[in-house]
Amino acid sequence: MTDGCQWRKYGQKMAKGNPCPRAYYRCTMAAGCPVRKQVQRCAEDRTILVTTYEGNHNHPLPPAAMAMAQTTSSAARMLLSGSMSSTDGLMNANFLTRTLLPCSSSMATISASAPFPTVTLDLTHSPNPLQFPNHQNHFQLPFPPHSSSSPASLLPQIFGQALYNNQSKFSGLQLSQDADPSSSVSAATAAIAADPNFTAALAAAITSIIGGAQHQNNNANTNNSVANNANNNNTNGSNNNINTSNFSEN
DNA sequence: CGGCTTTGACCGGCGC
DNA sequence: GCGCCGGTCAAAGCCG
Repeated sequence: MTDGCQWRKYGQKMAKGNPCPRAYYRCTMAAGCPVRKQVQRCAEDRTILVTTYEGNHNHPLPPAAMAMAQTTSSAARMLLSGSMSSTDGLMNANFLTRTLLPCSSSMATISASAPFPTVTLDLTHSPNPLQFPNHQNHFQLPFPPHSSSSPASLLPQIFGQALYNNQSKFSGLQLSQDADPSSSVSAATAAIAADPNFTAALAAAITSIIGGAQHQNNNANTNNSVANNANNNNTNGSNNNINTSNFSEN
């Protein structure tokens, strides 16, 4: 996954309970940058990548990385502000998958697997805007297609603010583009259902997205930026040297 | 040759 | 104290 930063791998370990190794990366955009990230594939569905960021960048960020960071962080912040029972969380998780998946263009889920919030992006079928710049429906949803008030356009924005609000950690789930969408979705759903905190947070996030849609409509253009990064399969940061930054730490 | 990945060793925290 | 486990280090190898 390319998220805008240049990363250097410094370790890999087999995690207990997960057949897939966990890789450790450090930001190499600037000397002494303390930001690290962990990347691990989901044990239930290896097409899902779980990325955890920690620390603050100590250097300026390219615009693309800023967009990515904003996209992922704001969702996390929303998770922290919501509250809902696990039952409701499951219901909302189902709502989310039913709402987003039938479109088959893309999907984004948000959750907070305690103690750290988690953002899930399913962009399996979302076209790469770098390759298909004319595609605008990265987040097709059965909502009124108001460019800036639909949940689809909100998702990136929701992601886009938590990084600026002292989020201790941020995690992201991402599906590989070559993934089978149905299996990936089922695995993701299973993961959500298995973790009450996860579901509760997810539900809260979705509720916030929908309920707050009319209140947030100031940066619809981050949508494409997010899709850009999330769908960029470059493995060596060749995507314009973009940076992800402002991940805060405790 | 420089930068990166790989991979086994090492270290510290934690539970028993 | 001991073992397990997650995270980091660093040497070796790979690649452009």
